[in-house]
Amino acid sequence: MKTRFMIFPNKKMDIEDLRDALFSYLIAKHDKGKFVVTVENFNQNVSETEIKNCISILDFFGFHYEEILPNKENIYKAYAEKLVKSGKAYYCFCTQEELNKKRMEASEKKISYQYDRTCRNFPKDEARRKILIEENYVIRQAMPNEGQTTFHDLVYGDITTLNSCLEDQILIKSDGTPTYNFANVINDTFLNITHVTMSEDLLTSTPKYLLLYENLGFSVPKFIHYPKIITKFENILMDLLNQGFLKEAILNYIALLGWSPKSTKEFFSLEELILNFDYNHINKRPAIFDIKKLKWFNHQYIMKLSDEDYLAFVRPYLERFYNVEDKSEEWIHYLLLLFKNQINFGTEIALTTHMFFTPLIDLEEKEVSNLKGDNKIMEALKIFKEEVKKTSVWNVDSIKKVLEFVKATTNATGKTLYMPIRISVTGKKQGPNLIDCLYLLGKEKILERLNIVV
RNA sequence: GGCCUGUUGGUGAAGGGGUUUAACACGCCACCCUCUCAAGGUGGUAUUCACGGGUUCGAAACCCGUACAGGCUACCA
Repeated sequence: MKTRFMIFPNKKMDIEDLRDALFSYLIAKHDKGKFVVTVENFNQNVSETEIKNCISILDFFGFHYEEILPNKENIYKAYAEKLVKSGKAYYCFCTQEELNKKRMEASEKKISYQYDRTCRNFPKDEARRKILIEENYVIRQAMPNEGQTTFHDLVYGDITTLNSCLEDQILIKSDGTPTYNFANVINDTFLNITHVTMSEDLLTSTPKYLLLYENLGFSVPKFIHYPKIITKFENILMDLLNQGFLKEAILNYIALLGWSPKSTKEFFSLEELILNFDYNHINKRPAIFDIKKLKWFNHQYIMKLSDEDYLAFVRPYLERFYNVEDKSEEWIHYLLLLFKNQINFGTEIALTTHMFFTPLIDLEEKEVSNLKGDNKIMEALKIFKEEVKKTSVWNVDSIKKVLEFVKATTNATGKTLYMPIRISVTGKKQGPNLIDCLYLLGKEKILERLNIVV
């Protein structure tokens, strides 16, 4: 068992590419087979750095692969010539202008256009003579005139196409380089790929692949087509990594886009995916990328992190937005851990911790007048303020004692005491445990903010 | 225009002729916990599988047609 993933260095790797790579990887590894990464460079020049960028993404997600760069040498033409000799391909001298014109005419008449095979029955001697005088030509595949072609796809089942619908596709372009479709067949054969995996949109091209394998005398690999992933946006993968989504969560989530496990288990590490993956359970219908579910997965993975790993993970996101130079390590850790089960992804830490860094809080006038309209509440807030002023040692225990004292002297209940304090000090009705918030805010900030209300 | 593929709830989906009054998960809603949020816990959430017909004792599952969606139809990949 051997599968291949092809990098397109001129295109940014996105979520669907990563999912395709993952599936191909899992199919091979589940069977203790080989996974090959290769680069689409047979008819264009690509820079080394672009290739490295793509490779680094695969490395980041933890794939183990064998990297093979296709041979730069043009071996493809020789195979095309071989097909010409056996009558399965032919030289074509039609110019692009001629073809475009025919295509335009057909589309105006709203009839389907396929290359009309003008050059197919061109005498071979005449063709050779034209090539000698350096006339431009391409090599086209000669499709069967009648009958039908059936191939078996491991996901989509038997697919049958009428041969009359198969176009005599170009194998070698006039500059001598191969087309993608042709190069793939040759490359995969040389790499001994047993299971050729590709996106569902190549389903209609696969009969042509099959005929090429057969006509070249190559052994035909198994075909596996993956369903598409529907997304509203582009460049999602980079965004996710930027926003602080964990690679484990991304991998886990995208594995479930187009595949479902036998059991109801839903959390999988890469190793567990290898054990459980079965291409028979790949879905045929396109999967919709749902950011809500990915957020939930990421949330779960964040909560499962050890405190140490969690701190290392979120801290850079905090520092991206706030200056923490004047804060103690203890304070920073306390703050970050307080939000461990609140954030869905890294940059969300900036939003949730905003109240600890901003000098002023936005207090709605309505809220202030609500508080001021209640004498009992104002009384409690005043006493609270006085007690905070008196406090010399600032820690969770001393804050607890202050609150207990206020509670006892004013007969305030939890709701009538905690909530007014929360609102006047954080500006929000919700947030983590109040005592922890007070501790992190510090005496000064609290008194400053209480001044607005009391 | 021709061809290929798909269609189960707001989302991912299980299920491939009868233990399906359609699993599981996200989301949503309610309640419990709780100063609030989050987390955690409990429960609710598709009279039914795009529609129409057929096969069958029996269909979400098999067959045909229609509709809708996506793809292919390049000297693009």
